[in-house]
Amino acid sequence: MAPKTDRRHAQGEESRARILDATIEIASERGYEGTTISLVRERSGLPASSIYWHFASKDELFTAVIQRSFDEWISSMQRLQDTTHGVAATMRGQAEALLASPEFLRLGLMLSLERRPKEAQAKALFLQVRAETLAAIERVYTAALDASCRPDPNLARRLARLAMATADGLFIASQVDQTAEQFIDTLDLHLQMVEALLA
Amino acid sequence: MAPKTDRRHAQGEESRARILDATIEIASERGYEGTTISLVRERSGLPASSIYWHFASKDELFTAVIQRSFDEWISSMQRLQDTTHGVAATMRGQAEALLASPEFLRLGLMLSLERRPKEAQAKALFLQVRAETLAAIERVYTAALDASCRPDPNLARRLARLAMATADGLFIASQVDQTAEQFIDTLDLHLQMVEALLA
DNA sequence: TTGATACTGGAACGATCACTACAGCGAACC
DNA sequence: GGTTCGCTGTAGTGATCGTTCCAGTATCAA
Repeated sequence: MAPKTDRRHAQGEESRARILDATIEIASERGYEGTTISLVRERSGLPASSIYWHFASKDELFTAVIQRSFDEWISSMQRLQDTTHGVAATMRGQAEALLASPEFLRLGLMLSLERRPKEAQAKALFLQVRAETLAAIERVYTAALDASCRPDPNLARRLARLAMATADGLFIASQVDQTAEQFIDTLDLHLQMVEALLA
Repeated sequence: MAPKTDRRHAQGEESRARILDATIEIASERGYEGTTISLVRERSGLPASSIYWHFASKDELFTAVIQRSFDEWISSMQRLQDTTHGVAATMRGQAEALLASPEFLRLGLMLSLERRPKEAQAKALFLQVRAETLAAIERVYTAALDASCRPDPNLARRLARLAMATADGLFIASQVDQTAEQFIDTLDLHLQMVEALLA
């Protein structure tokens, strides 16, 4: 770690952050190909040479963007898991966090839908955070099913898949309609149905 | 309508179809910006001038692609609605149709997630087919709720939103994992929960 | 046969793409 | 005070983008 008293390093870190901020904003609006270095240069206010000083290529820039969001997401998920609320409250909390800064999931879903041979790193990184999220949801349901009866050994996994798919779909709808309200309302309907199933 | 005996027109129609086929294939893999005229030229085997003879611009080409898939989707939806099966069977049939030719939803969801000011026509067309689909699902649920009790006047709409979001999310998961199996299996879990709610 | 119509082929157009070479600058170290 | 280091600013590179131009070819009506 560079010393924080060094103004050169501090300046560099701030520039790096500004480039990443600009990139994820543009990328969540326009996708991989639609994100040009020229646009990043405009929005970050830094010249192309600075972008290429911090990141070797456009691919590496995208990977760094996903990596940063990845770290933030993981820590926010751990924060929510530490405080043991109910299943529904946890899900609702995650949903609100998603809507508060939607750029990550937005970009991630776009990368997921694309099938281009390139940008394998960034996409793989996003798919990893998805896999970990799915496992975490499954653990929550496994614990909840232990408390009640447990008829189907695969039920927790199936419920986790359903929950993630529902969240993804509702997220897309919320981004299209620009309303967070229906996301929460419809998610509640899903959670209500899950509770009915568990009982 | 041009006479079908005219070989010139027949040739033109076939070229047009080949261009549209190539475009939706590439677009569902790479998105709007990732779809280049050069790629369409390669995959369709027709020169750029032919593409521009049939379509005035790239935007118009995309609009035509969505329009054609739109028409196919609408007719397939009407076909499924004419034969009055149960709700679950209808949903399952739609899901299988979706997986059989996933390019349309794939491209549509990508356009939905993008927020670029351009390509407004193509995106608007896709959002229209989504709105009509949502309305159709709502009608199905309204009819089903009439048969049983009806506690909440908005329940049919909420159920329709949940169903479409679930289908979207499961579709994305199926495209990522390359498995149609889990799509159907998890959709069944959703349908089972809906049936439990209605009873 | 003639002339119009419906395309196709190839060679460009200017603009923009990702990316780079390199000089210049202020701060930090000796 | 001179040198090094971290980063910025300018001005490009060749490649590829969407698009156009126009001559050429095949098929039609007359």
